[in-house]
Amino acid sequence: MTKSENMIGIQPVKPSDSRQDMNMDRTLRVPLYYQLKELILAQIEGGHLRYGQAIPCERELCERYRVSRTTVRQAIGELEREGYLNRQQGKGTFVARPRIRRGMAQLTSFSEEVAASGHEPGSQLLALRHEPADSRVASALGLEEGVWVWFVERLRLADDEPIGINLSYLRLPSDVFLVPAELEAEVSLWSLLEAKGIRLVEAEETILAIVADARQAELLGVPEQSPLLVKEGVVYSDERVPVEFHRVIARADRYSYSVHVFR
Amino acid sequence: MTKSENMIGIQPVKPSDSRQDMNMDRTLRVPLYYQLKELILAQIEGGHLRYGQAIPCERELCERYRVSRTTVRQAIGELEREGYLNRQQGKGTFVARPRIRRGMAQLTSFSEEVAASGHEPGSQLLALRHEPADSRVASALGLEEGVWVWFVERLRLADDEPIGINLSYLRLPSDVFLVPAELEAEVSLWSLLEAKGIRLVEAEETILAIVADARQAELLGVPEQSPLLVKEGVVYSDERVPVEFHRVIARADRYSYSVHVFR
DNA sequence: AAGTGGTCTAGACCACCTC
DNA sequence: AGGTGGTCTAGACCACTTG
Repeated sequence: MTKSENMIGIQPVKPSDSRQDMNMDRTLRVPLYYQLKELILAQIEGGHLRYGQAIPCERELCERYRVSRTTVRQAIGELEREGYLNRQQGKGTFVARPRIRRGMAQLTSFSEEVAASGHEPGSQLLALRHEPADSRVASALGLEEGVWVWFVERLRLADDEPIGINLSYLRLPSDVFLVPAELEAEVSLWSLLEAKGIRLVEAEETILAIVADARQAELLGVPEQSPLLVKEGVVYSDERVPVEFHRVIARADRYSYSVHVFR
Repeated sequence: MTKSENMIGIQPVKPSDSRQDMNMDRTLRVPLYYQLKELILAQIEGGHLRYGQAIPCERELCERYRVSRTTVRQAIGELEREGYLNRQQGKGTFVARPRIRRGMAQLTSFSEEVAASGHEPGSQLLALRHEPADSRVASALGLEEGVWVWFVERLRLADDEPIGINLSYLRLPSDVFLVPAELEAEVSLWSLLEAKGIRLVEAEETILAIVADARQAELLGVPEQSPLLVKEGVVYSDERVPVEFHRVIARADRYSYSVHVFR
């Protein structure tokens, strides 16, 4: 029993009948559990394993790939946490129904969002100052009032049409400077910061709605009293230190905000 | 050997000096890795282990609690994934800076949100119908047009003041019925569904802004043309089947939407 | 070189599900 | 009773960081 391919695994180029092993490169610096994980993932993404279908049991995977059960369980465990598989004690491991959107609510920059929705992101620098934080900014960033922060105001464009006003207050290390030329060359403030070694990884955001005042209406090219969508947020570095407080004021007719949430 | 407390753990009541073991109850049905996890967590939450501080290395934890390294690694691994610890190869394992808000963007019901912000949630049933889905609803729920769905329209209250209009389209099993009395008794539609065995666990939500039309203005008690915040979403069951399409139209002066996002 | 986390093995027994 | 995933052990060697 236990015959040829067909299993979880890739089709043999030369139809060799032996089962087991294969595909595992033990000389490479890639961990075995990771190779196995990629292998199973390829089966799922490639449609060879479909939703609801059981994958081979752990002990069988051990035999096939000549690895220990710990290794198999590490691969399967990660795939389960990533939402690809579903383990049920006593029954087996099954391919999960695909998630609506892989990953969680993603932290994305305005430029990334615009690009992702198929438009050309643009930016026009309105102001760049180094100034003492007022109380509102200080409290958002967890600073003393009066600590110097960078203030960047930009008009955000999609396909050269204004869609949002972006205000950013940044608390940067004292050896990091922002100059207009950089901000005009690089559309994304975040990639600029990344290049300076500041990685933004987490944010607390609030969305609200307001009506346009005179200046906002003019900048965005909409009538006064038009509805505007406002996204305010505090963005944290990989050290979980608050780095940026921003406020994006966007045309409600051109902008909405989507998130994927879990129970 | 193997004496009492003091370890990573709690203060000794009677000062006995030996470290190691203890606290692990091997007779109980609680897994050892889980006991260890809770134990370390208690140290962190209790402030005995502070941010940035190293916890004992894995091999030391093995000795102290008389468990294998696999067990220690499972405990530490889960704590790392949950954001409490930070492992660095070659250096050690450190207590992570606390997350801004534990967990991800949480799926919460309107009632839960209102209650969490310190107000008394209320609800007034405006409509309850069983009707064929129109094209918009059908496509949101992934159904054929004309499939029968439940329609629930409610005015949402906070401290008896109207703050939102809630429209829900639900695709329920054919043996599940909604009756006005239930909806009037139970403020939360979701807890009603939960009681009927339908668990909502995941959602794709979009936030936009509009201005109030005549009916909306009257229901919400605001002037026409006031800005309103709209949250639209498709909610999925634990089987990842779309169950509800909803639309919450809320007063922008009383309602905002917060999410915690990750890179 | 010593210490840390990362990967891996070859077993073992338990808890749960199905027949 | 037999199969599945869940937990656990006592080792081993590797990769990375630090003195």
